[in-house]
Amino acid sequence: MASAGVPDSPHDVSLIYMVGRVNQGIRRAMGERLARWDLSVAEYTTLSVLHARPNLSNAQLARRALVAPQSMSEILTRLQARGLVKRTVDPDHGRILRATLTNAGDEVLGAADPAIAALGEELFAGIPARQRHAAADAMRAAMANLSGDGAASRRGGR
Amino acid sequence: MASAGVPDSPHDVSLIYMVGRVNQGIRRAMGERLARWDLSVAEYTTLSVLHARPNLSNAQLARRALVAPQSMSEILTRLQARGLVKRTVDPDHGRILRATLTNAGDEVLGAADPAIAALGEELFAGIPARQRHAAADAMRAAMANLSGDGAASRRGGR
DNA sequence: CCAATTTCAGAGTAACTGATATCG
DNA sequence: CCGATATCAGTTACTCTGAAATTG
Repeated sequence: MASAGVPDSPHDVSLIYMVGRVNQGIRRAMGERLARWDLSVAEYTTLSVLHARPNLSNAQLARRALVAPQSMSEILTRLQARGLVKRTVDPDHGRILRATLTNAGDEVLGAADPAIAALGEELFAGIPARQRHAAADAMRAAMANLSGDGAASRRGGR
Repeated sequence: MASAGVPDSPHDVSLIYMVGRVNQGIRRAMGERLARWDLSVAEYTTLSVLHARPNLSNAQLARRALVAPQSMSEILTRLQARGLVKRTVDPDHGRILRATLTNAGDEVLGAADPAIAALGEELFAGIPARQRHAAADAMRAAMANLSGDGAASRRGGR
C-alpha cells in the first residue's frame, strides 16, 4: 500500500485550506497552458482585468489584485515593453498612468482565453452553473472582507 | 476621484480568477497571523494535514498539496529540524520516511489553530451556508480533477 | 507640507528543473 | 533494469520592504 499510485482521499478539509491547494494546482495548469504565449498567470489576469475595465491605474490594479503597487508595476512594465499594454497620462493628474490593452494585447488575450476557459470547464466539470455562481459569490465576499480589514489597509487602501 | 478608498466593484469575474485573488489575500492574512509562531502557510498546512493523517510519506504529502516532491521535502526538513515533525523509516520499505507530529508540533498546531479558525470566520462572515457549501464543493471538484489529469500525473505517472 | 502615485534598488521566499542515490 | 522515493544543487519566478521623485 505504500507504493500505490493512489494518493489519499480528502475528506473534511476546510475551505480556507482548499483555496490554497486549488490555487497551487491552478497556477500550475494555467502556467502550462499560458507558456505558449509566454504569459505568466499574473500577466494574463492583468490583461483580462484591463479588457473588462480599461483605463485603470497601476495603484487601482494593485488594490484589485491584493498585491503591493510595486509588484503590479513590474507586471505592467513588462506588458508594456512587449507592446501588449499602452499607458497614457491621466488628463486630470499628470502623475497617474492609465493602462489599456493595445491591439496586440487584445489579440493575445483573445488567443489565450479559450485555453483558460477550457481549463475552467475541466476543473469544474460536473458542477452546475448555479453552484458555480454561488461559489463565485462566496469568493467575492471573501475578497471584500480581505480588502477591508486585513491586508490592503496597511498599504494605503484606507 | 482616483484617490477614493473604495477600489473598484468586481462584476463578472470567473471562478478561476477568484481563486487566485482570494488565495493571495488569504496568504497574506494567514502569514501575518502565523508569524507569531514563525510558521509559513505551507508549513502550517503541512502540520495540519499530518495531524489529520499521520504517517504520510513526503511523496504522498506532495501529491496531496499539488506541489513537487522537492518542495515538500524542504518543508518537512525544516519542520523536522525545528522538532515539530518526526520521521521514521517505513518497516516495509527502507526508503520511505513516514512523518508524524511530535508533541511540540502538536502544541504549536494547537496554539495556531484558533487564530486560523478565526480568520476563516472573518472571511466567510455574512456568507450564507448555501454559498459556502457551493464553494467547498467546487474546490473539492477542482482538487480531484487537478490531482488526476493535470499536474501530479506528470511528476509520477509518465 | 501632505497625500497619492509611480518606480528604482535590493532582498527574501517559495516554487521549480536537473541530477544522484537508495530500495524493492 | 525499472519504478518509486528522498534529497542535494542550482535556478527561476514572484512579491515584498525601503527610498526617492512627481503631482495636485
